[in-house]
Amino acid sequence: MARAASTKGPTRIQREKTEAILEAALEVFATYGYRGSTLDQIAAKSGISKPNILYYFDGKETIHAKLLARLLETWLEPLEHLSDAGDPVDEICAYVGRKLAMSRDYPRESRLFANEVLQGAPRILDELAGPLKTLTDKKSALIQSWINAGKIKAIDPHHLIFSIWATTQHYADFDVQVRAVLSDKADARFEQAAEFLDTMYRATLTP
Amino acid sequence: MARAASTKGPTRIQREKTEAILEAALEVFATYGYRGSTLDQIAAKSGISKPNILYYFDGKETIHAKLLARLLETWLEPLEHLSDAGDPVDEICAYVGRKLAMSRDYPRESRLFANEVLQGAPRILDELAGPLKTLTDKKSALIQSWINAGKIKAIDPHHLIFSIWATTQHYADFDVQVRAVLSDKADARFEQAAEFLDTMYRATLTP
DNA sequence: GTCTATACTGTGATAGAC
DNA sequence: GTCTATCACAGTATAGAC
Repeated sequence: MARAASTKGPTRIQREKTEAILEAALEVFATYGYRGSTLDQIAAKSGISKPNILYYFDGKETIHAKLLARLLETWLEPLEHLSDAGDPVDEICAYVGRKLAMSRDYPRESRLFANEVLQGAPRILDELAGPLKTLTDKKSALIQSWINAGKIKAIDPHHLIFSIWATTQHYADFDVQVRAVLSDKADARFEQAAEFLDTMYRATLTP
Repeated sequence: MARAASTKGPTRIQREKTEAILEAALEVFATYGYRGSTLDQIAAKSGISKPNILYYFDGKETIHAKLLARLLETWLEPLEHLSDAGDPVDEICAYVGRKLAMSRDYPRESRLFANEVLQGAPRILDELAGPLKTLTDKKSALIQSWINAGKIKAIDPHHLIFSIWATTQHYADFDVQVRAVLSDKADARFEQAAEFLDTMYRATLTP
């Protein structure tokens, strides 16, 4: 691994190059998936030569793993913030808003994740069956408690969460299709989506 | 192209081999995307040698194009059936049901489409901006007329359609994740989804 | 019509000069 | 630490025997 001989850790140049490689790799992996991506593409996009990339990372697999690890750190955060502090309907709608904002601000991360899951999640299946399932079960229990208290309508909590993931990530993963269909009105797609989703989930949840 | 010298069209063997190739290719392309797939994988899965595959198809690109063409034929059918014959809410919920059934019965086709759009739809962008946009606009107008007549609640028709695509295709495209999260209850996922989606869209649409 | 053998290109990775 | 040159292999595709 790249590491200065001193005890001071990576130099500024090292950090910058590592960042440039990961930035370019995110773009490429998000577009072509793991197998469809090449080091040549990452080299071209980052402006760093192929051998130099392999000086900073052990190989293609390592770069991809690093990106996935980073992604998973932040991916579950919006759901973790779902709490019983405020009004249940508002809480869930706020979660929808946070998730939609992530699709708007981090579309490449969303597509990287989509590619991975679409291909059978070979590298993150443990994360899905472990941490993701645990968190989802916990939040489903919270939603169920709201149902039992009569604060929201009776729906299946797990499938409610699936539908939120699906509708919000759709605007990142299928962006090309959304823009093709909306054409001249495409610029306002996230504002329109925010309003539509808020309406739909309020109608679905308000008792 | 493979074609018998006679005027009788493809022989039985030719049809069978062509079908076997397309069947295997669908599996492979749906899993790895276009660039991530190889003729070796298709050859291994179909039991037909690589040169023999290239006797029946001009190349990798041609096989993929054939699969996409087939897909697009049937993909829009459920939406085309949306008509103003019955009760608007029932009509839309029936459409949701048809779309969910397609995710259950043709998950590979759904993933093939998802891979293509995720990668920027380089080979079907014209289809999206043309026929798909035309159909979507037409059905959005129908939905808008229901809104104007006070038969359903006022929501954005285009984004309603997006949400239906997202929620239903999610059960094909993110199947691994859905099963990982539901674990022991995963077998009933489509029945649960059908009920949840019916509840959600009735709540969203019923005035 | 189908197979074996092979040409040619792209890809991940390494060696060694600087 | 970074580059040029290059390797070994896998990928698509073709030629030609049968």
